[in-house]
Amino acid sequence: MSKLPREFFARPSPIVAPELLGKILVHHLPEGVAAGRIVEVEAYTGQTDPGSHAYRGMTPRNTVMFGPPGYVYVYTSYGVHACMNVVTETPGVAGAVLIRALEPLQGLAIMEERRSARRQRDLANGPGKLCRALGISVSMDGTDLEGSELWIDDDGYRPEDIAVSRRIGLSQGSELPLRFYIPGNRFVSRGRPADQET
DNA sequence: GCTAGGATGCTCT
DNA sequence: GAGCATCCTAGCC
Repeated sequence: MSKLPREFFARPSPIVAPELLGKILVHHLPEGVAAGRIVEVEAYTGQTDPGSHAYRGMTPRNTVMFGPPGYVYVYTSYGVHACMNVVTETPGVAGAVLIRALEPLQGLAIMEERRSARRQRDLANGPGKLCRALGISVSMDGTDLEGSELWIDDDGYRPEDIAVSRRIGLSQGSELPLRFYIPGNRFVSRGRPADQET
């Protein structure tokens, strides 16, 4: 197990995103450790990306996206759900990778309690669900992945294959092939619209 | 097993 | 005041 260093994230989102597949998101909680393997992500490239929160420039909400890499950008979606991103690129250049789904590995009892989900498959197969399962809230917006209770580990696992598709749930920029996932993995979210393969 | 549609409240215009 | 980087339930096959 080795924690991903800041340099890993200091690159464009479309490069970082597929390399995050197979890595492990770990959160130390008061009641124990919760962790899961990343099986689905989406890249957001900032001010040139109409689907990105940073497209129209810096606002109080998206400030973290313009900061240094290796930090966490958490926002509230549909007023209810928290969604977690990892900040990429360099300071001054906005970029982030949205974590969309995890395969639960550790702390299953913790996740089940937080989610009150009946099936393991439903614990973290969506961006709002995984934040709920791992206890990630908007109060953690701006947290450093180095030097906090939240980080991403590399245990040497490499996906056999990586699939690319359009991003899910966007009204703008949805035509871009910036969603990456591990094909065949049971914990990948289905997504709403008929999901075009590449 | 699948799909459709409503809930919900924050963010920026 | 409009627009969401979503989730859950009900209802149907």
